[in-house]
Amino acid sequence: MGRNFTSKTCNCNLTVKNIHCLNPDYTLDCGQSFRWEKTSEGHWCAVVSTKDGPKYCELSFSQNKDGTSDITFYDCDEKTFREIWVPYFDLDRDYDAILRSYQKDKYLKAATKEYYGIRVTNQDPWETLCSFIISQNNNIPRIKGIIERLCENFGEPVKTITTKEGTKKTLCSFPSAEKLAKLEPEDLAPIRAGFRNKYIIDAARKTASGEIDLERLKELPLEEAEAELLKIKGVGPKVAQCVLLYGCRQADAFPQDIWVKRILSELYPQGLPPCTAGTRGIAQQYLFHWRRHLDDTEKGSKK
DNA sequence: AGCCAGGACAAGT
DNA sequence: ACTTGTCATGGC
Repeated sequence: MGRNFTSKTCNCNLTVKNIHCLNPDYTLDCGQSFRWEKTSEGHWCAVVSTKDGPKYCELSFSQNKDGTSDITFYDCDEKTFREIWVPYFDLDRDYDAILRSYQKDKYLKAATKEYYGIRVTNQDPWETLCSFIISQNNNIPRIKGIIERLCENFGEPVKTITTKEGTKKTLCSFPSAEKLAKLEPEDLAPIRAGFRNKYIIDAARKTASGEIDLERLKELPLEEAEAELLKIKGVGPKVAQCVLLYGCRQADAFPQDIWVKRILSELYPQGLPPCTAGTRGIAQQYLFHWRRHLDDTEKGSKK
């Protein structure tokens, strides 16, 4: 089957001005998605799984004095922005109002001040499920490597870019559950995911067969949706909550990884404050990023 | 060199 | 119902 690398005629860019509370540098590098990277020009880019299939996205941004951002989407029309990137970046949600309600809590106040502009993205549920299965007992740089090899080995080439390091690289689509469902765990050896290989295959099979309907999880109450995900081998509470938060638009899902557990025991022994009710996942994202970088600055100051 | 990582599972209390 | 050892791999 031939692949069409010659791309379209129209090459128009779309700049959207005065977007509230969206800083791509934070949002695309805060441990919720693993495929965004910077090009040689300093633009963020990725192949994103969308309702219309894999889509290459490239963007750059500038900050205004009032804290809003102007974001340029390259080779993007208004319809694509409205139908794909508005939901992906959750731009219909009033983040300023949510963050305002967090200000009565001193730690959330600090976290949202330092990292204003983090948004929780709405990603493809299958890619999210697979990605967070890979994330277990693993570190972020290696998670990214495994997912990249998964796409290179079993996805389709979409776009060739020049990386930050100046080398060419072809970005590939995320392989479908149907495709992976036909494989055996040993077939995943090239991606070097270790013991997670069998989990990935089980998730692919249960998803492809319809035994688990990921789309339906968007409509279910959190507990029921989690119970569905727990049927998959290698999916426990933490991974399930990540899938619900980042892949199923459940803003109140609350993944507790090692960092969030540290935050809870150190700062919130009684649990998250009431002002986070309904958006605990968003609060979690700020606290996670904040706490994870706390250690970095301490190391830096120790010199 | 050794500890740890956006955990889950199985076996043991 | 809680605790502990194990699981592949490699980043730092």
